Amino acid sequence: MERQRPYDREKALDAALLLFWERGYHATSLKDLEAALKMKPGSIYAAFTNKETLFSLALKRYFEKNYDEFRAAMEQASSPLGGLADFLRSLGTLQQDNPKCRACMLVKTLLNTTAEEPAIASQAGGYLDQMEAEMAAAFQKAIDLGELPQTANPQRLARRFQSDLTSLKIEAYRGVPAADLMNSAEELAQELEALRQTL
Amino acid sequence: MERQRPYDREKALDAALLLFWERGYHATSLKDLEAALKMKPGSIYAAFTNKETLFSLALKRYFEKNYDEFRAAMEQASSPLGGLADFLRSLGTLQQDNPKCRACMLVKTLLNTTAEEPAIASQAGGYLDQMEAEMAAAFQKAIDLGELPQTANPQRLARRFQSDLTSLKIEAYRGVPAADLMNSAEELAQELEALRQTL
DNA sequence: CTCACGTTTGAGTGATCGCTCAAATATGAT
DNA sequence: ATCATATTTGAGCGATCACTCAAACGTGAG
Repeated sequence: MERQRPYDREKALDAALLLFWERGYHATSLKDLEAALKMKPGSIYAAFTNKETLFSLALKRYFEKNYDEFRAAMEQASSPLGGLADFLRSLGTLQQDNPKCRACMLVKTLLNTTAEEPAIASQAGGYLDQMEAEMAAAFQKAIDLGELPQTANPQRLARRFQSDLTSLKIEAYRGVPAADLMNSAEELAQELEALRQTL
Repeated sequence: MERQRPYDREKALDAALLLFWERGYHATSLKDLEAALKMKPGSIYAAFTNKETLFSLALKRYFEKNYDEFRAAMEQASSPLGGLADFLRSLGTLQQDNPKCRACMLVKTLLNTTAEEPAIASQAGGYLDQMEAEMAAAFQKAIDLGELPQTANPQRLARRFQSDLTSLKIEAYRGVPAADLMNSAEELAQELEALRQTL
């Protein structure tokens, strides 16, 4: 009998992430995970304690990737408001290339685990809060730079922004035509830029 | 041994609806359903064929209730735009009374069943489309009555409206304070009414 | 009352669930 | 080479899953 070489923790977590993202917590079985991670049950439990912990780690990884991606997009943007608008626009195109990357795993998890795994749900909720805080910070930056009026409410704008992201991802998830998705994204981006204060 | 009197199909479906709504398709077991419907497994299968069919019927029931509720709200409103705005406002209050009525079952189902039960997911998607069409009709009415400019796009407005509803329901689901929820709803309602065309 | 019919019953089906652990195997120090 | 240690292996655990069906039971016609 062959023996698998020691597992690569990052690769294993990425595989778990993809599977959990697509199928959700309850619909993903250990059998599925064994195949995806190319690990036997014993190894999985030695490495990740149990299914719930593995999911929790995968969710954390998902959050960190999204968080970093957002921060990177904001940093390389020419202006905060432009960066936020472009971030919306990017969701209009990215979808069809990667059929697996659909719908926000945080929202999906939140809706799927509240009743039975409250710990996971509150973890997802916490990550959503952190994303929102980061978005609010970007809006605050836009205000400080004079792109938005001083009276603008960054928290409120951030909440709306995240809700727009969620809606776009759900549209993509439902498989709307690529052109429609791009229109929706462009429309939201323009609404955002319309708030720009002419100095 | 006692024998249960013949089941009441509507009550049974309502009980199934509540349970499926709260826990989702995969996390709801036949044991749970037996308890909630007060029916033994044999009766459940005689009446509803199998778990998936039962879920499908419950989902249909959910949709019809929401659809009817929306139509009723529009009919008794003094104006289409005002009715739409008040519908948003109503989500700001209704939540804490009924702790079970949280998050849209259609969205929840869509996100939870795409990978494994595509038939159910597309059923949910179809219902979402029907809701959106009904909302677009309300916006069209507002245009026809001169509340909104002729150039307004009812489909676009409907999509935004539904996305706002979804966001509010998710906020409620996450358990934000009642006052915050009401603020969010009021804010969205006012944004909508700000579109009103002064004749 | 009697009995045929249709519904309800609930123990039990095989399959699959998350998970365990003693045995097998690789690795590193000597 | 040899052995101590660390890791992987995979058959199999009890529990639970969705689901079945022969027997028990209520109901209504005669």
